[in-house]
Amino acid sequence: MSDKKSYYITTPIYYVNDVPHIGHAYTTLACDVLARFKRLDGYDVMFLTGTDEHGQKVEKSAEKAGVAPLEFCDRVSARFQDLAQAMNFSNDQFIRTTEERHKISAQHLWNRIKENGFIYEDNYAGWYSVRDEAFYGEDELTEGEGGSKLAPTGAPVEWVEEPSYFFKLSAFQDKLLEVYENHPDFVLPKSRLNEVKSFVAGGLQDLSISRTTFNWGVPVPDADGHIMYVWIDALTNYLTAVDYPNENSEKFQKFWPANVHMVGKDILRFHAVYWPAFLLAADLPLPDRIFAHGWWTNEGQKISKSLGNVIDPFELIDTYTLDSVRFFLLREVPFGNDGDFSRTSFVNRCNSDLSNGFGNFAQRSLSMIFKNCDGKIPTPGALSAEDKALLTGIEDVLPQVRELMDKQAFNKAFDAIWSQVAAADVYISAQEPWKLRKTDPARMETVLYVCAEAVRMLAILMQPIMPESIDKLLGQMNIDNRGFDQLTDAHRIKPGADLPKPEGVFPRFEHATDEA
RNA sequence: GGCUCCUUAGCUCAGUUGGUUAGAGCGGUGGAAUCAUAAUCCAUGUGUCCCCAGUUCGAAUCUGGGAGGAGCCA
Repeated sequence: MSDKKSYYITTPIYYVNDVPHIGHAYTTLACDVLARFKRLDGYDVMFLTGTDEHGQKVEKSAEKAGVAPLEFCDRVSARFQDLAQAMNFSNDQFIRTTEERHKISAQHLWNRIKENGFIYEDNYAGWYSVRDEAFYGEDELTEGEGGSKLAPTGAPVEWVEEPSYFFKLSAFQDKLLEVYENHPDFVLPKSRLNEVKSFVAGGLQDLSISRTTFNWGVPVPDADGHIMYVWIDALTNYLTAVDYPNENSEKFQKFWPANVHMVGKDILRFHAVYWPAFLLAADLPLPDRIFAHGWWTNEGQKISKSLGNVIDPFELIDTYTLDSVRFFLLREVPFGNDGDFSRTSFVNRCNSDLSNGFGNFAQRSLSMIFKNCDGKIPTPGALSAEDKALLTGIEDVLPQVRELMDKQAFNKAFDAIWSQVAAADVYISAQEPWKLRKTDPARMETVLYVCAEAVRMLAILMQPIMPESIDKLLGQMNIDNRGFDQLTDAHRIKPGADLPKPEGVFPRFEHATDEA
């Protein structure tokens, strides 16, 4: 491992009871783009995703399927690994909570918190829903058919009474509020931080963190029959992946604490309240940032299994090509907001930004070079003010994008890049190399050189979001060095380099003609 | 029920600590060009800045009230 700066980013681990859908793809995509960006920007990156495989629900699902729990997990976890493959995710690890290393890690964390006096044994009594894996207060319940009790979610609940270990969450209220106060970017977007603050300010109750009614999980150390309950097990994966409990390991030293835990807004509380409390209780440093992103609707409608409008990422890729999907998901909506997935806006966005925008600029530039410069990158003369303005405009975009990416403002970052695509189109229109061909071939070569250079730099900037397409494009241009350190005039594209007949890399999409 | 946030052009949204003619992208309309994936470029917006009242020399921007919507909590 080098002494480069480090960047550790995580997705939540996905619950194996679920089938991969657009939401999973979205969360991991955001992390993938950040991970790729940081690698290109010279960081050592640890990008982690994986599956959460414990719990009563999994145990029951396995039973229903007639297989052992682990076999069930193997099967479903594989679907998430397939998704990572299909989406071209560049995760460095895929962790599973059923791994032995994780058991060791979770138990060690437990012991450490216990030694510090934040775990105690008591009895738990209350209404519990297996389906939701959550406890409910009496006043939250509604009356169902035949007098049965139902959770607010409509799930059946049962009265549960059992011994349980508790985490002294209540002891961390002030410390947590202090964290939020001193690190205003600890939770983004800001509106989510406000929610978290008010939740914590409203008072914290101790958490039941073990169960005795099922077996599929990490056993509580020295406590027969107790299994760690949900979050303390799951969240610890972020530590496991960097070698915890071996705090002296190179990985741990380099990557902990994490820079960003990416989460969906539904699990923000666990990451922004429970997780830092666990870490504080174990004397471990806190991550820099929890980012809670929004949800997608489908053609304006809330997505739900019962409505049958779940968006299948595999199908999407099939229909629209991978990089278009990647691009749309992060370009269309301010990250953090909810967004609507509509076929019309998808086609509009991809056609105008990719096919008509960057794709067309690249194609017209390279094509003119191919036809008019012997299939080689031309040799430029002295650069005019316009030439320089375009190139420095693109160079200047990197620091802007860097800053925006550090705030997970994907949509603004791409905005900044695409404003330079527009500048490039304005440039070529003004320079009119197709006229220069007859009037001033030398100047034409300079203009086309500048265009090729613009394509090179823009493409390098776009790698994180569309790795496959850009790889093809840069491949056509024979550009081998693709890091962000190449975005200076010291690394201009080489005159005389071969340029084969260019092929467009961004397909144009047709609007669906009619609703079915 | 409590708390927080939102409501700006046809659509999606920007609008910094209140200050001159309120912006962008997309779409629409007109024109130019023809190298390019019929792509591109130029021009083009008389918007009740949700409503009402107030503070101020001056408010989309602050205060109060109201309407509609969202989120978190109970």
